[in-house]
Amino acid sequence: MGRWEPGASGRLREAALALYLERGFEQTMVADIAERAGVTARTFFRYFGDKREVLFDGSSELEERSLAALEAAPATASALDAVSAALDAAAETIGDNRDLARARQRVITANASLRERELIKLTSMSAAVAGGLRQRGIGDAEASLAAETGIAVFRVAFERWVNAAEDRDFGDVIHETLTQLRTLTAAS
Amino acid sequence: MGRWEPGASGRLREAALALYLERGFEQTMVADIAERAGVTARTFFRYFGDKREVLFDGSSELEERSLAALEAAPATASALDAVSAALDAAAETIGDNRDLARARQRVITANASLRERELIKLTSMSAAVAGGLRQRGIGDAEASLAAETGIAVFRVAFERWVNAAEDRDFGDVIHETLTQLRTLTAAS
DNA sequence: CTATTGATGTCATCTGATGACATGGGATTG
DNA sequence: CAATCCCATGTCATCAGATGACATCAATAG
Repeated sequence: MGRWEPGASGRLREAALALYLERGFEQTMVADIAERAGVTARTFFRYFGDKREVLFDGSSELEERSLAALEAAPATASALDAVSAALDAAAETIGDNRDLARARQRVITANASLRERELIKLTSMSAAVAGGLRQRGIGDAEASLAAETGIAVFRVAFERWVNAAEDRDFGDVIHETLTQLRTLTAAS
Repeated sequence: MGRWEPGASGRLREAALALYLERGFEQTMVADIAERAGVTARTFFRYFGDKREVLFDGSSELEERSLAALEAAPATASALDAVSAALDAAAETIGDNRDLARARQRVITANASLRERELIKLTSMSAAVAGGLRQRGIGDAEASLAAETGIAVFRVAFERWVNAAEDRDFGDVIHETLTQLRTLTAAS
């Protein structure tokens, strides 16, 4: 391959997270990250579109797995049931390493522009889920509403799980949140 | 007051929206906006924190009015009812000029970084609504879930209203969406 | 051995953003 | 009326993020 140490993108990811944790996102310059990873800043931008994206690499994988679960749900499942299956898959993907999730989330929560990026990733996920629902024959309106609702549940559940004192299973927290949603909307 | 034509921030807002519509957001430089408004770029950044913020000025007013409606809701109202009242207020604030909303939305939808900014504004709104619900004695978990759900309804409803062929009342669309949500979550 | 390829470096440049300081017209005050 | 202050704005300098154009060099194919 190349003449340099392989795995540049991985090193950049690690270096970025470490530095963002040490000094904060804004206080970290791309040149610093690149230096720690043993490349130049120009190379950083070849791997990641911008300074924030380096923290959101896995999101496409998350989206793919969730979509796969959505498609695999039985045809008889309701819109919300299918969304629930997608959420389970998401939980399984993320739920393995809570420490990493927490570190990442600490960095993101501390910075507005990172929160922005996180939100748009979730929105992309929402759009994808809505598309998956439509392919299951669900109408446009119901599809987007169910997808948005699913994302809302995910957001709330993730925040609970990450900040929980005890070590809970992410999937359980999601189901609990979903149940709470049903209660909430049922009450008149 | 100053020695120059007053109303600089208003002129900057108008100039920005016009230019974003004409050439697109990224193709418009801050210096262009400033020039059209008769000030310098430095002045632009005195009024608006960044190039995107100029499109989101009214969001604080929207938040305030919605919060006021939330607080004004009867004490007996459920969490979702209170949220519904807040959404009504939001609809009333926005619903007057659909053309402006549509122009703004066209610009925002066309640009990823503007969509990011819009999302974080909605999240800020969500947090504020959750806070308002907590002040009504609703528990943390239920408050944030109800708020997030409300935002989801708002997003879906706004998108429908703005893109609708006919000229519908925004409040009506919101109620319709809310009803649909209840149906959705009720089905087992 | 030579050509090709692909990841990386180097250089130049643009734009967004921000701090420090200057300026001058209107408002205030004696 | 004149001295003075206030403050919105201008001017200047500088930095960091981002991107295009082109050079470079090791591995690998043929």
